[in-house]
Amino acid sequence: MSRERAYHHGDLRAALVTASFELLAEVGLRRFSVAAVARKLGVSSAAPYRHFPDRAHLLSAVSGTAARDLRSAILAAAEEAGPVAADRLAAVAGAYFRYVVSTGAGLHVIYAAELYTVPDEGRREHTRALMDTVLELAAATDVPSYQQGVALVESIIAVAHGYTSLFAEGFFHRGSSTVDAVAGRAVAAAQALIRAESEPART
Amino acid sequence: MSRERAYHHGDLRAALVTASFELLAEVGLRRFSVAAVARKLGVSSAAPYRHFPDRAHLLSAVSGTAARDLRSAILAAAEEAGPVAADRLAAVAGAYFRYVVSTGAGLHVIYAAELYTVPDEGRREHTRALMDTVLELAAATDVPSYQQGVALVESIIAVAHGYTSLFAEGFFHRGSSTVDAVAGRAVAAAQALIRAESEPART
DNA sequence: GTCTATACCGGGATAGAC
DNA sequence: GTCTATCCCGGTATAGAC
Repeated sequence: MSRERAYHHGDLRAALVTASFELLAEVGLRRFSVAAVARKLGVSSAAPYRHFPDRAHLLSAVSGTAARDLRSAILAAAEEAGPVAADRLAAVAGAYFRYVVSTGAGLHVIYAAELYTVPDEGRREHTRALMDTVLELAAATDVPSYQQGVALVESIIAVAHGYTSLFAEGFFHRGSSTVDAVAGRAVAAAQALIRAESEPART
Repeated sequence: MSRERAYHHGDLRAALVTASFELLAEVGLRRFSVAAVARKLGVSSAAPYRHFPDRAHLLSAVSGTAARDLRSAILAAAEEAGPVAADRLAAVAGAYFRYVVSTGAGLHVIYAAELYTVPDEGRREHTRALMDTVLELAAATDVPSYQQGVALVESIIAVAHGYTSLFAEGFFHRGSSTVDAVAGRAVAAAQALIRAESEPART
């Protein structure tokens, strides 16, 4: 960095959240640190603590923002998928995959265990809204009961998260798969799960 | 610790690998450290470095052992599942889930990015054998081509890994799901993926 | 082969100046 | 509101004694 150290003039709190997303996308949650976020913005390592009491509260703000933005991305993908409920629900897997690949902020961040004790109502509302949205997309299919809708959503989230994790871990890089290609396979897997739910299992 | 500090009499190398599994199961890869493994065994923090040049080589040994044991668990589960190829393949998801829940050593450990540069032939043979075994289980189903077999295996691994990650992250604890229950749902999801592969998609 | 002790690094968090 | 400076902690890894 050749930039001179100077006061950050502007909304440092928002800038910290934005920079946190960039850092997560670059190095992942494992190597995320408040100090690195501060370095990224060219502010001192103490500055973030004026806006967040500790690391967990910064991550909580990131989690809430991620839940909100991910919900938007899912709604947009559902619209794009057309009128068929199964297609709209399957689109969740693709939207999730793309969002997490580009931001690094997946469910392991949004629902990180270290956040359970952080009483951030904003975050909790956004995460609730996110889950409600996905459950509504599932309810719009011909799934017979609420319980089965929950189980279906669970499996779709699992497969989307699985593809995302494997991709982040470098599992697909040897096969040189593109983001688009893997996103497509995640959607196809979700379609398969939805289809199986609506058809009798052969014994 | 009331235990006296004393020499570790025995195979410390093997003990380090075993203790590493215990630590992974307790705190996960995120908080895994060589120092903690040494503490667990009551040896000095320097002792591990007599047997492994660095942290990555210790993890590489863990990775190889995990790949070998996981392959055994998968073969056993396939046997238990009976003669139907689809059931045998679906059993992979359950075996994977149970193995990772009890050991903490899943694909994120076995194929950890930090191991790519560690030239450990033992590990590489075990990981190859693991993948080969799963691909063979897929080939035994009526999957039409090798490529589709790879894609099917990929989706099964993704869903199994997804359930495992979500479980480890505490996603299911609010619903107080047991390990057995979630393992069953992972197998059911794998069955759905296999079934979809062998049936024409409705457009 | 394991010990003690230590150098080094980096992150979390706080104190006090401006 | 941000700075500099500092403390504490814990992990990685090495040196040298036993």
